[in-house]
Amino acid sequence: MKEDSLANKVYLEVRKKILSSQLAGGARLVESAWADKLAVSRVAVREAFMRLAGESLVEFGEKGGCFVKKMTVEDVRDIRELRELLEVGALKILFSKKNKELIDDLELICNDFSDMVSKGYYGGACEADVRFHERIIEGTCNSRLIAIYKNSNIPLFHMKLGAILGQMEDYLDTEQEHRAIVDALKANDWNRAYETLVHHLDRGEQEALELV
Amino acid sequence: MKEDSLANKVYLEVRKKILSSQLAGGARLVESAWADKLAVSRVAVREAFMRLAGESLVEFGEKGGCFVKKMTVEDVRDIRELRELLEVGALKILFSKKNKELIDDLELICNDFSDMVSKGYYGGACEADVRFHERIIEGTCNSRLIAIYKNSNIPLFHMKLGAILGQMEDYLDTEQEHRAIVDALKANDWNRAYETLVHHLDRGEQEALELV
DNA sequence: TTGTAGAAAATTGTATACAATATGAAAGAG
DNA sequence: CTCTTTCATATTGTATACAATTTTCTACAA
Repeated sequence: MKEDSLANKVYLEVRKKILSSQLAGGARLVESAWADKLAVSRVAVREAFMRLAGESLVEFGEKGGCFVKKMTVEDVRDIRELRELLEVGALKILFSKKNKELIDDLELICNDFSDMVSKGYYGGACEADVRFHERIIEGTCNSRLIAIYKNSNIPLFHMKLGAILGQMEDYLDTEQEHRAIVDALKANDWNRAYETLVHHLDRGEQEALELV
Repeated sequence: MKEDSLANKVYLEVRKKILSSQLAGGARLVESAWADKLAVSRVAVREAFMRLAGESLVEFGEKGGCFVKKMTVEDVRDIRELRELLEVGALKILFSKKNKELIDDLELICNDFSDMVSKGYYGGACEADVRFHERIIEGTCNSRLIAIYKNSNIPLFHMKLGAILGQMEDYLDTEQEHRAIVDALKANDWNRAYETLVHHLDRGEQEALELV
């Protein structure tokens, strides 16, 4: 499938809409509607749906039909647990192979975050938050781990959250916790990094649960 | 997509062949060839390929064409690292919520393993080995974690390995290590469980590297 | 009102056709 | 002999057509 194939175009378009929650969980995706909307044939749409099914972003009903996957309360729990598992594991790997460049990056991201919060750019701050966590995962240089993290609907679940929450206090907590993690990494203090990260993620779950 | 759709049939068939390494990494998958072979139209085959692409079992070339994903030396490293991360994380979760039924299951699997090794059923023993690790993951009751583990090509990579290796000593090591993990779980001895699991997985990587 | 049967519309699953592109083999130039 | 060029073949990307199935609507009876 070439990068500019129509199936790919549909795939990217629908995917974006799902990940940004413009398409709610449970929503039915009708082939012909999307085919008309994007001016392509239904086969391209079907192919896109199949690929999304492979990524577990949609699922097919027993009697046919394609539906956006629902996010249940259990999903929130499972995602948080998985996220903790992946991020703690990644952090552990970072401790075993220290990397100055990585630490510099993380500090830069922390600064960006602070800057944007202080100027009231909460959307941008939220992006920096996502990037902080992604950078930790990327620091492992483990392409499979990175792929899994990115495919776990974690980042965007995160975004969705950030788009809604605007309370100042949460941003301050986030800022402090991020910096504490970086400091602990620099000081080679595994326990503090670990405790902070777990607490940070738990807080995220609390906030997420209020939305479901 | 209905369970008995042709696209699903093709998907299952090709998937099985990839996972059991009957289709080597890098092999080109020609649509018309599979369409003829399974007596379906090319669209069904394309849909199956798209879904497999979503699962990262195949990939599309820049100039078109569908290829089975390759397993490089780095992949082996990454998989081992990811596996350690997932299994260690799962084990940690098991320590936090003890479950008698799970422990019984693990012991049963250990017994099955021993039985089969002693009778020379090395293939069966290998299956028990896989099941042991899967059971640990399943013990977390985290459906997303379970899905990721099963989709990481880990189990079958494992199988491929087991199909080739037949040395008695490896099976004895495996047996001892599995039992040590269960014992440590029963005794609530996290450190021993952790150390044993990591060592167990490292050994697996050593063996795997000899094959690439 | 409620429920049900049946018709009509919508939707999906599948095959085929065809144009566009990629691949590979043969022919010719250096 | 090796490297291009050219052309035939193979393969993919896309659209359309149509049968099968599901869903929705309507009319009618209990």
